[in-house]
Amino acid sequence: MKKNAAGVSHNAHLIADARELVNSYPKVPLTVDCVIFGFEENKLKVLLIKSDLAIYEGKLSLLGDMVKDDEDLENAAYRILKERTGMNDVFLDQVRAFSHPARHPGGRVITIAYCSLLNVNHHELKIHDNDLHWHSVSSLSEMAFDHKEIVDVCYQWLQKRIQEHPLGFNLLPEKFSLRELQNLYEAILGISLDRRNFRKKFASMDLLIDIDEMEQDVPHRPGKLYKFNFEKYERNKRKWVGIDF
Amino acid sequence: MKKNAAGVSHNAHLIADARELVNSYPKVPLTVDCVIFGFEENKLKVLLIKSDLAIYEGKLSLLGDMVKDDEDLENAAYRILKERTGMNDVFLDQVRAFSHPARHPGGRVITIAYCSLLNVNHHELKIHDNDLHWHSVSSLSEMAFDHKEIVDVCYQWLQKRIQEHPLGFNLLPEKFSLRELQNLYEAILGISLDRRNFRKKFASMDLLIDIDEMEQDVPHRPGKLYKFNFEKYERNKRKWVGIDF
DNA sequence: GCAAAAGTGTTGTCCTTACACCCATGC
DNA sequence: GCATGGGTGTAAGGACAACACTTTTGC
Repeated sequence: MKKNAAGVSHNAHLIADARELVNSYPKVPLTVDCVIFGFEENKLKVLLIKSDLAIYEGKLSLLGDMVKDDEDLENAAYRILKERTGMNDVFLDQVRAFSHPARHPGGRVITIAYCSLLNVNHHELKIHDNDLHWHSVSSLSEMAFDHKEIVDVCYQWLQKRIQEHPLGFNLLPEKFSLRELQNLYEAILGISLDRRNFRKKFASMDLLIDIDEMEQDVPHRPGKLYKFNFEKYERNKRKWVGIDF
Repeated sequence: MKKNAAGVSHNAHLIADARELVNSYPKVPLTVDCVIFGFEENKLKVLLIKSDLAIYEGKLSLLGDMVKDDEDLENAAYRILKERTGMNDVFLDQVRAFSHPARHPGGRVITIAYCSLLNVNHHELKIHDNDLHWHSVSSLSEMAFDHKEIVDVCYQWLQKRIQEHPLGFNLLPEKFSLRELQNLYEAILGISLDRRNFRKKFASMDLLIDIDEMEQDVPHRPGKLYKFNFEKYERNKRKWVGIDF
């Protein structure tokens, strides 16, 4: 390292060097796409719009937009979600980047997919630009860009995640019955589960709070309602060790 | 969709529109950083260089470089690894993007981390630019940029991955003893495992091929050598279903 | 023969699975 | 009273954890 007397200006010089290096890098347009899963009528849904690109007219698209200068990817994801839906009390997880050079018809654009889960009823859609709507995941066909691939990857991500973390509770109302919970798991995992074993499983985890209320207005015997004990889960997050492949 | 007589030129027009849109996006310099784990002397190592940025003189850095125009992120990762180490027969997995606006002193640069595992002895380092060397993961302190954070995230990624997929075998020689395998798992997971149970576990998975050879030149009773049955693993990849959190 | 690690079984515990009946409610 | 789903227990099997002694080799 070249030492010189003026420490501060030396530092400034180093930063200028770094800046010059960065300026020599190719620059790429960057977008974020939000894959927002919801659960409604016992079906897993995903929040989509009609593509606003004429070339994809009529095709469905994820909620996405460019990343602004000096904007964190995560902030971009939250901003986009807010702009497009009015929602701001959700969490978003980065899934991965999609970078095929031909994925965008307008030239090279790299996108980072963010995934989120939320309760459809809890979050009314206030903005309906571009026909924003919940679309059943199972009946998705062609989409704009590589968005079908992105949804597929995020769906697999979700299937895995929901077995390791109680993300599913974000898809349910605050108060829910065990049947609703089981429906959710069955819908996402695409399997059916034994009711008694399912109940035992969650009972033994001791993460559900019995709030001493019952379902209302159901055409059959009402079930008990529970809340999820997020605090307890956070305290006791399991450190999984096992080898299985 | 506006129809017009000239289908092709209409399409060209749509592409021009898309191109215009993309051109309006801010552009960001993008890099890829490779986190290459290796295993040597019963320790988990990571491949590092000395940072070539003067401002980080003396600090350690990951193998990284800019992403070229029209280059897939994955291709960039493989290219960088090849350029820096001469290696080309490894696999790389995308871990995630790091996008803090101030993560690079030269201005905003987003990086995508790719992770890989390889057998230190199998891959001699032919290129030693910037003091390329294997560095113990456990004794890493400060690094250039946010590279310490990236290594930490990739290490956690590895710990999780190795419990679900037999990635660990990429870190071992083709022929290995059960002791070496166990050492690997213990080193990566940072726990100690019961020898008998460990052997039973792998025996019951039936993914090791007994090649009827013994260790040579060990100062104690030699152990049997095995190969990993990659084909069988690929055929029977487990579809894990379980809820545990 | 001694040091060092290889190799090997059993037992108890816990978790998972499979399975069937009665109960509460709305209509 | 009947249809619908809510709620519950048990037994068998499988996986996992804990644990100690004998064997083989190099020195």
